[in-house]
Amino acid sequence: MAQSPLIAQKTEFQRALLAWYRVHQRKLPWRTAPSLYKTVVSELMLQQTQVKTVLPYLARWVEVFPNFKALAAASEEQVVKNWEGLGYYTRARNLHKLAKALIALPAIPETREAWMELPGIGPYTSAAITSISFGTRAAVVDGNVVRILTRLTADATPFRDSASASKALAPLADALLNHDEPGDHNQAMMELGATVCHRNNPLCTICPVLTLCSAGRNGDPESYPKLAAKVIEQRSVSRVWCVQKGKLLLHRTAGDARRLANMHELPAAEHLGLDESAFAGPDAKLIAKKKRGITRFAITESIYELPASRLSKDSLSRTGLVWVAVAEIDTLTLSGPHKRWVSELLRS
DNA sequence: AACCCGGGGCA
DNA sequence: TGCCCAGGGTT
Repeated sequence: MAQSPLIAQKTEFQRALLAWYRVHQRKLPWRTAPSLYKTVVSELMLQQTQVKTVLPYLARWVEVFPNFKALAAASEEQVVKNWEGLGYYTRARNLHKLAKALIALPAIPETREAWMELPGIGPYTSAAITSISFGTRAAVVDGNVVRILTRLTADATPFRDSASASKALAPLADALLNHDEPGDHNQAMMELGATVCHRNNPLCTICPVLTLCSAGRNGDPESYPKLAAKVIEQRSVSRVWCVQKGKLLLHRTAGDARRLANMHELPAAEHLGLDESAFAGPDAKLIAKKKRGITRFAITESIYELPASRLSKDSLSRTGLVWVAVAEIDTLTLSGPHKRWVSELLRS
């Protein structure tokens, strides 16, 4: 890598990138009126989530929880409720824990290593927060940077996944980092990836570093990075729709569960101790068939309407089951898909 | 290193 | 429908 022509033109690259960023950066809330708090909240929200999706959540979040102290003082229920619909809810719990940890410290840490110790903060987020807020010389490597770096150098290495690509490209990202403006350099890299160096149809004609880009000059930028195709596994789940006396039966996942802790969904067959035969009878009616995807799973959820009389006392006494008045459902936290499906089924 | 997290948007 | 997105945690 030391012999990379790109490294030899490092200064030219940095200047062109930063000059472009000064002019063309989008006005985003964490840039317009920056603060450590907004930077941290936005970075956690932006993990695996696009800018456009984050914007309304961030705006509401800083209204409800204006600073670390307010966030630390909030209940976990309130914190997760305000994350409802963003997905990957562990991020919300981690942000809550982080706020509590931070206000308990004698001083706000300013090193990447110290931030790495905090919940929800890994290699990317620690570099982003410390470079932007404290000028720490740490290069970020996210999906945008992977795309830019592999195109700049026409790096045809086949990567198993984006995590291994990030790790492999970290040295190059570090070597290119502008030590005078690490925060802006990092943001400029990501901004270039988000607005010019698109995955498909990259706008090479307006790219500030086209002359330094191997793939761009070769005319095949779209062929980078070379990532292995993800293997998707099909799964299916049966859910129960049961309304009695104006109340809907829901399942609340345990607070220490690995997935969807303290969140509500329509009860799955297993939550009621039912097997597939329970849905074969004449009083079970398939009322919806829905699909959801997460990471490597494509899940089909079949929702069966079942009369309450069909459920045994033993089934209904299982832990996590709750009867919720239809009017009260909005006060609970549901997973994004179930929030939509329940509201859809209640209307019909 | 591999797997999990059970989201959401977009072409 | 397939693929990507300002990833991190666990084993």
